[in-house]
Amino acid sequence: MQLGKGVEWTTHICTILALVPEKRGLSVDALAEFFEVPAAYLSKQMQLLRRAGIVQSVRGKGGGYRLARHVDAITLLDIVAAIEGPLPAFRCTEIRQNGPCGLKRKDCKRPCEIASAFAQAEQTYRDTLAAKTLASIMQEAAVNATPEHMMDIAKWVQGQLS
Amino acid sequence: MQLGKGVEWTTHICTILALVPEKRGLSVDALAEFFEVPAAYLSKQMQLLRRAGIVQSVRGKGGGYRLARHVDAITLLDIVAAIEGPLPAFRCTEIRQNGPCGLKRKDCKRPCEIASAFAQAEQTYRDTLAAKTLASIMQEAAVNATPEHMMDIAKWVQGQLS
DNA sequence: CATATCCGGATAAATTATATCCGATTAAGG
DNA sequence: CCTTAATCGGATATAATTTATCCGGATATG
Repeated sequence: MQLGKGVEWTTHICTILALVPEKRGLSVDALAEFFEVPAAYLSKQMQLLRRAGIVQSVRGKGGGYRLARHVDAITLLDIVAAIEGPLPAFRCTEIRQNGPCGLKRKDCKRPCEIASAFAQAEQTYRDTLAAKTLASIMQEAAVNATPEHMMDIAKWVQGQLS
Repeated sequence: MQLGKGVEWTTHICTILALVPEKRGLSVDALAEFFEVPAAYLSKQMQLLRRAGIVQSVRGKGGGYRLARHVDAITLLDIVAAIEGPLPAFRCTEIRQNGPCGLKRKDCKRPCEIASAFAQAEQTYRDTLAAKTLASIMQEAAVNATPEHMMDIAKWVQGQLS
């Protein structure tokens, strides 16, 4: 059970995009360089974020990506759902309907107890991620980081704005 | 982010193995037939359960698998860990150390705030699964199932014991 | 000794994750 | 109007993982 790399990449990237001024954007190439990840593949992940309404894209010269919502309104769950999709990790294939003692379809109105248990566990997982906003992550990071490092990042962002 | 089919299969199978009398076992072929899953592959999953100490195997004629512990002492987390392995779903590749503003190794003693947030969410997931024992699952199932269906299963198990 | 069963390794097929490329589109600026 | 820079979307390729099969070896039964 593994999350794709895109989740890690785009979460970090959102914390950088949060530093971009209104009406400006950062290009995929710039972001890929910042984290040393493959630009072409990152582009795909950013498109997923855009379709989920987490970031906005601006085409053409001087364009790029920026956050579509305030950092308070973006949670880790939003990002995971955008990149990984809405499917649950546990896939119930209804094997209780198989074999010599298989149940009939009509006797399966209630969800399988095993599937329910996993669904419940995944719900607690999602709840925890939903409680973590980009704002809260950045606040934690700001507390732990050195002022020099934060200034380095701010300067780099400024330098990328064409 | 998907769990393997083996998790679903082996969890259901454990609920069946719980009905097997002391010193007896059910063969992989019988279990595979019961749920209509591929026997050869199921055999691999059962070996994972055995290495995790969840089931015992008995070789030779009349052998098979049975639970190694009481149903109160087997949790869904035990099964997931056995089949999927102990790796966390979120893989932190430390991309904060990459690129023009990358941190030095020595400045990375604290875990990355993003990785921490995901680790925390996964912990709630595991905690929930750890609270679900095989006993509790079977009790729920017994409440919801018809007496006829439970008897069908009990009879099938009896019929398999050589 | 014949049979049934798990064990472990090798291998293959199917699916998913990762990654690249390119033509189309869009916008900025000379 | 033209060039440049940038995303978009589709097609494609590669790598990794999951799913699945097979077989020789070990082991226990009767």
